[in-house]
Amino acid sequence: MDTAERYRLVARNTAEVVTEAELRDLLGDDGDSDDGENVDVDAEAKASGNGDETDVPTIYIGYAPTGEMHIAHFTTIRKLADFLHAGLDVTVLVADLHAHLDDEKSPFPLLDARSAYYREAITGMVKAAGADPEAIEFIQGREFELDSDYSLDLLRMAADTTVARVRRAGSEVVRQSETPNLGGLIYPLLQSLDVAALDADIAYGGLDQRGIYMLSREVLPEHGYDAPVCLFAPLLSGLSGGKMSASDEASKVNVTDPTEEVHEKIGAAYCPRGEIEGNGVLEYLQYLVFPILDERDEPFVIERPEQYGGDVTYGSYDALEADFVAEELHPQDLKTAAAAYIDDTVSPVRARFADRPDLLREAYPERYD
RNA sequence: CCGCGCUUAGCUCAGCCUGGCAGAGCAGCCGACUGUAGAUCGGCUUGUCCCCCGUUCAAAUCGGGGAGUGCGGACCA
Repeated sequence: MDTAERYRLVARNTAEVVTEAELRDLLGDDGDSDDGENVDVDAEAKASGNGDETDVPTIYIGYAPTGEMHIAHFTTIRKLADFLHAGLDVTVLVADLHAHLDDEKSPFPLLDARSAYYREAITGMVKAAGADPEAIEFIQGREFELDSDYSLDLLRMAADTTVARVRRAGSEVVRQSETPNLGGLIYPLLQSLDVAALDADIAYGGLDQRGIYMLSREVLPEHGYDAPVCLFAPLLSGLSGGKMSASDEASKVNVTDPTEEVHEKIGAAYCPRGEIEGNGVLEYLQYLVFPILDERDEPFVIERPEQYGGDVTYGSYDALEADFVAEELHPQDLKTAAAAYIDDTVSPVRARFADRPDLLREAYPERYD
């Protein structure tokens, strides 16, 4: 696979790359070893001891195990398949300490149970996206965030970072309050240090993470580490209009929602005729359903009464969007089909938990008792 | 350790001074209109007034005790 193709895969369906040049550099002919066309030469490089520029780039994403996983998580996890196919090393951090530091969104005693649930859910999503979960390195925050070197770096960073700076950095991620806890202020520094500790070349996350990773790019070099290349996923619109809110059930589909609920939520979704802006239903298709269909080489089929034009088949999201914008495709017909495909997409993950009800029960005892 | 504030619907809060049927906005739910949703219109629901004890014919309201939460003070060897 050539550099241009790798770049296309890595950057497609993202909101922003910081910076494109740096990413090209990273993916480019590092060492000009094009002749050995297989990307897996890193095994030799590592064996030979010199972890130099022939290393395969590592990309990482962190998930704080707080509430139940939803469709927005799934879209970012779907991208991991692209990264793997582009030959990147992929690390998934289950950021348990973050989940507690952010206003104690997860109670400390539940961190392990929720981490186990996240890991299982993520594994299921990676698999559903057509990639091999075994190829991903999972790590839990506590496994390295308590190391003495890490702690020392954290304290040294705390010494030269202002409260105003970390508040600004975390404003889109950390729960805001008039009386913020120290944990939420430490959070951006912790996350910055994660990049370094995990040896990640690329930090990947939703666009809401931008503030934090911009801080990382600023502060890591001052402490002897490389600034990460950043890759941001677009934030999905809420189904009830406006921004998606994880705490508003109607604004999102959870990966374990039953079929009936998926249909109800999509049916109730904000979806103005011909309008793309803020249209969650279309976004679900663009960022999740179509990439997975592409992977399987399957089309998107809409069954429609003859009265409204009969069945239609779309081979690409762009074609569907064009019809929708032209108002050749009515929201009602779109919704019915979308709900079925979304339900299909999510069903393998849901099935996993049907086999392991204990994971959800232990992670969210108050909801599943 | 000391002082002060706050706690009322899912959320933000009013009501407390001066005791008399527990309220508003937003959210939510249901209809109408749209071949979806939204917008709009019409309608509706929502309570351990933080807890306990007391005063009173009557307590969200007054008195005492307590809890939770937040703020401030004290200290500068």
